[in-house]
Amino acid sequence: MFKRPENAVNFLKDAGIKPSVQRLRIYEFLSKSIEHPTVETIFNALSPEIPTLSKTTVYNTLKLFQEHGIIMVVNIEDNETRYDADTSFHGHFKCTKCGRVYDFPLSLEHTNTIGGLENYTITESHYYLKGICSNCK
Amino acid sequence: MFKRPENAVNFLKDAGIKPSVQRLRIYEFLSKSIEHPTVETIFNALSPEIPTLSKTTVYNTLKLFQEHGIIMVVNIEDNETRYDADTSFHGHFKCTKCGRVYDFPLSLEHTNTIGGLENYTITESHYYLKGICSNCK
DNA sequence: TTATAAATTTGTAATGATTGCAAATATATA
DNA sequence: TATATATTTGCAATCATTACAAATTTATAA
Ligand SMILES: [Mn+2]
Ligand SMILES: [Mn+2]
Ligand SMILES: [Zn+2]
Ligand SMILES: [Zn+2]
Repeated sequence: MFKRPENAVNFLKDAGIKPSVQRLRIYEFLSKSIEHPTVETIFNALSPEIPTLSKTTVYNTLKLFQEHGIIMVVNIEDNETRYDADTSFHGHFKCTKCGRVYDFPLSLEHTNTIGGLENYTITESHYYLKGICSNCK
Repeated sequence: MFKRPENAVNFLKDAGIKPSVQRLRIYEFLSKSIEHPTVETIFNALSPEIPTLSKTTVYNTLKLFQEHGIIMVVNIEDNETRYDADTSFHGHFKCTKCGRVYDFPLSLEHTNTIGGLENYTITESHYYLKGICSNCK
């Protein structure tokens, strides 16, 4: 279960990121969200409070966050890139009816029981399912 | 381990797809390939033998194959959609150095041991890793 | 404080993959 | 053979993402 940093300013500083207003709001929004938002969603959500916000800034900031390892990309559909402040190992379920993306827990054993990858260095591990969520049936 | 259909013409027919020259060549190329090619790769590979081939046809054909369930999409990077004639449950490893995508076996237990998804209907299951392959170190 | 340099944000143009669409071609049916 | 149907093709349109240079903000030095 993801524990959102209580102090986002310090969290960004500790990650080596200067906490500008834009960066702070984007990180806060993402860490509070459970919906794995897209750039579009983030931009639309923050535009009212930061009227000068540029979509380019959202792109730049998310890339910066990635490079510093404090967020991860969730690639399920090829046409929608989603973002997640929870970088711990967990799975995603995308409902093909309502489009929502849910989290679910995964044990690390999953990765360990894999054969055929001797001499391969694993740096990332992604697991996702598709189907119909309980709300949609 | 994926077993390529010995007779692609009959395989397409059995799937309810009329085996035109373009469809046949595209399916054959994909089923022979181990590299999980992109549209671009498929188009470039087949252009010499089918000089009139259109990239739109490659897109249309791959979508048709998907709809008939004989191929699957492999989404690892958000900017490169890859295709796979092996629709059985297996994992993918993408080397971030050479860009190659490898297959590896996965037992179905993986999916079964997942908690937190009661009342969810699962229709697709995807698992992929990133890292450095043995060739690249 | 004021001037200057560095970092960040912004708007717009460019890129590139994918899709829409209507014309051209090929195949099936009468 | 003539006609209808299916398939392919080329090109324009779309849409997410990136490149880039100007504008703005923040940090540093005089
Ligand atoms: Mn998540
Ligand atoms: Mn594969
Ligand atoms: Zn749903
Ligand atoms: Zn490699």
